[in-house]
Order: sequence, then C-alpha cells, then structure tokens
Amino acid sequence: MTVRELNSWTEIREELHRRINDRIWQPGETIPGEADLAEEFGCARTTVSRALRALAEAGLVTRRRKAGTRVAVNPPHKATFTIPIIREEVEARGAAYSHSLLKRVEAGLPPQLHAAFPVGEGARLLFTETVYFADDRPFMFEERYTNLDAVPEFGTIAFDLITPNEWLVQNAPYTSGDLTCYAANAGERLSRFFEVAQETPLFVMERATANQKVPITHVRMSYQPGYRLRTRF
Amino acid sequence: MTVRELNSWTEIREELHRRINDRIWQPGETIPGEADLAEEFGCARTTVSRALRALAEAGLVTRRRKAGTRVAVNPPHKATFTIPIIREEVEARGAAYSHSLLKRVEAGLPPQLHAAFPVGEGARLLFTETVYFADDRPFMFEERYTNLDAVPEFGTIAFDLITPNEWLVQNAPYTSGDLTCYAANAGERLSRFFEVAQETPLFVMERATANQKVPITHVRMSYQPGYRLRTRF
DNA sequence: TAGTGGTCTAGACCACGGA
DNA sequence: CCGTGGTCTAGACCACTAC
Repeated sequence: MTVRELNSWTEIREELHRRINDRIWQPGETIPGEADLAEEFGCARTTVSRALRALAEAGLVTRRRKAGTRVAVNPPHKATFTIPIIREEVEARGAAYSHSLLKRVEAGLPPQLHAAFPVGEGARLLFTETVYFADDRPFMFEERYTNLDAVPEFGTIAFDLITPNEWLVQNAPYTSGDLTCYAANAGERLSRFFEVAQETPLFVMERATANQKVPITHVRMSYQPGYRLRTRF
Repeated sequence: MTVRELNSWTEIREELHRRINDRIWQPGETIPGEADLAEEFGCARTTVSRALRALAEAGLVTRRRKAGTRVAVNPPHKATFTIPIIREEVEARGAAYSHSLLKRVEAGLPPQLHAAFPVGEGARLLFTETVYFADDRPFMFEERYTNLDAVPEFGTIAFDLITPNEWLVQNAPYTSGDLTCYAANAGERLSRFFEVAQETPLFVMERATANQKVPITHVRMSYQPGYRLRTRF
C-alpha cells in the first residue's frame, strides 16, 4: 500500500479524523507523536502540529507534553452559539425591525443579581427597559442594568435610533462575560406584551459582561413564545 | 518611547486586543499588515499571523486577502457551551447519579421531526425513553430516536449500566449535528415525573447528529425545573 | 531527567480577490 | 495585475510533566 503524501494541514486533519472515527486508534489510546506522523505523511512537523491542534480544539483528542496525544474517551459535545444582534436577527426573518425604550431610570440592583453582576454598593446604575419588534409584534423584551461608573457616556444617550445593546457593543468593549439560558413563565407583565397566557413558557437569556473585572452591564432578554436558539456543528 | 519587543503570539494578541479596546484602531478601520506589525514587534510574520488568527476566531477582526485586516464593527457575541455528559453533570453537583430506561421500542418518526432528522421512509428506528436521576430525584427526561440502519449494534444493548447517550458517544462517531434550545411547559407526562404543575416551564434541548450525512440519532432532553445552561467567555 | 508538545524563525510559494 | 493573508518548510529552542 502506497501512502499518498499529505502536505496540507486540513488534509492531515481529515485523515487523522478518519482514523479516529474508524477506530484505527481506539478511544483512550495514545497516537503516534508529531515527529512520527510528519515522517509518515512526508511533511514538516509544524503541519502535523497544526492539524492536531485543530482536533484538540474540537475536543477529539487531548494533548499533554511528554504524555503525548490521546484519543478522547468521551468527546465532549461542544456547541458555539452566535448570539445575533437583534436588528439583524429580525431582518434575517424578513420582518420589519423596530424598538422602543420603555423605561430609563437610575436604580439599585435587585439582590438576586448581586452574584451575577458584582458591582459595589455605591455604584451608579442605569436601568433600561426595551422592547424589540418584528413587524410591529413584540419579539424580545430586554431589562438591562448598566454600570455608569464604567461607561458614564451611556447615561447621556437617547436610545431612539440606536439601542442600548448596540451602543454598548460599539462603545464599551468587554473582556469577559457570562451567559445563562433558562425557561421561565411569561408572568403578568410579559404576558400582556406578548398577548399570551401568563403560563406561557418563554426562552430567557441573561448576559453579564465585564472589562478587566469592572462590571459593565447585565441584561435579561425574554424572547417571544416559540423562540428557538439554534446552532450547527 | 521605546517599543518593547514582543515575540510571543499571546503577548502580541493582547497588545493588538488592547489597541482595539482603546480605540487606537477604530471599528471598521484597516490595521497594518502582518509584515508591518512583524517589523514593529521585532518578530517573524508567522507569529503575528498566529495572533491575528486568534483575534479573527474570536470575531474581533475580519481578515481578507488583499483587503487586509479590519477591526470588526459589531463584534458578534459568540458563546461556546460544553454540553456535559449527564453523569458528570450530576456528580459535579455532588449528587448521586442513576438512570432508568423506561421504554424501548421500534417506532416510526413523528412527522414534526422529519425536518430535523431526515431519515428515509423505510428506516428502522429505535425509540428509547430514559430518565436521569440526581439523588433519586428526576434530573432530565430523554426521548431518543436512533437510526438502526446506521448503528445496528445499538439495538442489541441493554441500557442498564450504560446509557443510550454514552453508548452512542463511544460507539457512533458523528461529523455534524444540530442543536436547538427552547422553553416548553412540562405538560401532563413530565409534570408527573418532576412532580410539578403542568404549566411549569422547562428548559429543553434537541440535538440531531449525523455521520457523513447519514442520520444517527435525534434526542430531546427536558431538564428539571430551574435548570440553567451556563457558559463564560 | 528525558521525551513530548508548544512555539519561534527566516524564507518561500501560493490563492484569493480588490483595483 | 499584484498586494495581502494563508500556508509550508527545516531547523531550533523551550516548557511542561510523566517517569
């Protein structure tokens, strides 16, 4: 059997992927080192390294110095969601986009949010409430606390043309964050907005962002009934 | 001002990240080419390339040949969820794990799943229903259709020690998939399992996997009331 | 301590795609 | 066309860590 020379890292990645899928290398087994594979494929070690790094990022193999590269036993299911800008998401559905600022007031942080959004006691927070529409029907309901000590300019914006979210995305960079998804009943207030029963289940996302440990904003987004967050992998 | 020489790709990534955060390079602006940056930092172009690739994967910049590298205007919010093995998730909470197979029958695919799980008409499907417990309290309820034409051996397994999911993870590799999250009411059946009102909102995930376009399995996972899917970025 | 992956270099060629 | 990013090479040194 003649081994075809593979010299592109994507080809090598696919070949290694195939060997794992076909159980040529068993789960938990240590596969040959970079140098050996490079020799087999007739390419530089760097190229093999690139392919193996891609497989490691995908979770198919685990790599450790000295111990070598092993086929993952339980390849973790990883899924990357791209949280779209609401405006783009609505327009992608072919609907007309609009939004409306319902509330804008300096307020204290509800106690239950202290863990998720650790601002100090004396922090100045602006609370905003925004509804996003698709074809004049409510699409998403947003409740947001923003740290004015971190982004003072946020307090001076009229959110008629731009949304709080869009302004923050463009003007308040963040370095880390936390995202949570859960299900909740619409309840009294949201049931009126979405014109459904109070017991209607809604998909809710909460996101907190921070810049170098300085809390920027915390937002709860309640989506219209039937909303689905979807991704392929 | 003396420019400190940066010769590690992570240092360079951080420096470029800082310049973007500090608006030294405006959103939408084209930043210097790899060769220029390499000269500035006193390192090889490969190293700058590595740093820029990382920023591109994070969505902070967009890169195109000839056009160069631009600072992203609306950095997309990306979040990677790691869908854990239920056994590990339960044990990570310090609870005792167990599971129970409730049902196991060859069945046809419900019409509403045809879009998400495109098996042919004559496909042999095994339907399994499994409850996962944490400390003897129901944690997750799983309804699964598995394509026996793709993984015949699946039909011969007694799922007392291993769960359908674990068996598939270890024995049926997949190359692509689709993940959907939404909120749903418990309804009659699940309300009895979780011992809650029928109107209780539950967090639901549906996952379909395929190997080279051959559908493998479709699973709906309904989590206990109050469950939250969480990730940091 | 020795073996393995991780990284950096200097140079080269190539592929894409804007002008 | 031709500039830019994408990739490959051969070699070197380093960092981590299992043994």
